[in-house]
Amino acid sequence: MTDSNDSQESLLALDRQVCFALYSAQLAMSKVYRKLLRELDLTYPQYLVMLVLWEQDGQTVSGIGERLFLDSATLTPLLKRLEGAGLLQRQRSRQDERQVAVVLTEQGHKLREKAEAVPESVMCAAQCSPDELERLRDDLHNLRERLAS
Amino acid sequence: MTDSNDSQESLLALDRQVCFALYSAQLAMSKVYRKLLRELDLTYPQYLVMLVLWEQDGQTVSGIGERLFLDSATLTPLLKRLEGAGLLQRQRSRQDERQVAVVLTEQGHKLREKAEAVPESVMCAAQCSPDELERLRDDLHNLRERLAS
DNA sequence: GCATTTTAGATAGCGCGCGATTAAATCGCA
DNA sequence: TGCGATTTAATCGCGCGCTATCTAAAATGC
Repeated sequence: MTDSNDSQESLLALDRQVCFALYSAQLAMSKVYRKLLRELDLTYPQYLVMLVLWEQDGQTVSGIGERLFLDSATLTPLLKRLEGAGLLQRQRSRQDERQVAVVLTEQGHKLREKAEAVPESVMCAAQCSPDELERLRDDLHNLRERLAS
Repeated sequence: MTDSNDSQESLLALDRQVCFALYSAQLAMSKVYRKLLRELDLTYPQYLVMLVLWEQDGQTVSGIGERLFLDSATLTPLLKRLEGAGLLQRQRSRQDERQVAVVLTEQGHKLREKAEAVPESVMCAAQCSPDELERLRDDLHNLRERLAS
């Protein structure tokens, strides 16, 4: 036989790894969103930024970054694309010229209405009970916290 | 008040979303791996390919892809980098010239020893009981399956 | 037996995510 | 007050992950 039998016992076995399950679930999730968000002309990370801004408009780049666990190297070009799409404006703070406030445009606010339909479509695609999903969400928050410490 | 109070009730609320929990946990996981895998000179997706090949050597590109849920557009350049690093070779099958078999080199096989230490380090970083992790893994497999269908 | 269709892999281009560096503004403190 | 340290954002380069497209080889159909 090949080495495949041993491997099923090994800690290196692909299918036993939480991390691969996490990785591939995230890719699958991302595919579902890609399809849904095409109608809003957003990528998933862009959608996340919009969620943050719909919750609280006018945040700084680093403020958004803290919320999403992303840094300016990721956010700056992403925000520029959203600005290019007319959904927001980036404006340097006059008090502290280092900071850039990100402010939704009319169009950016308006997009929220379209976005309201997204979560339900995703939950539908997930085919899970709300309870299951909430438990999973809390487990994942927990895991993220521990991994980041 | 701002719109932030409403938002906590909304389905659009960031912190209520499973998908954001999934997304950010995956990023955190990836960061942990990046640090660990630096010693092996591998990225996380490269590490996954090596896991697949350690389980069963000589698979085709699409065989690896089915295992990892990735397609040739992602794998081809990744495999070329691994080939460039001397860990494997890509060779066209003589039976079916469309297929490319991916075969580990001596060095590729050898790297497995170093990799044996990785899973334990990750579990340590996760600070979870094996039971918790197994449950989470199964939930994620489940979710992936449902999302992909 | 030859055209059609299907399959395997490669290629180009785009948008993240991040490590590393740089530039500018502000802060802290002697 | 002056000047080094810190903070904030931007920039660059690289490796995914994907869509769309392409090429070549193999399978299919009549």
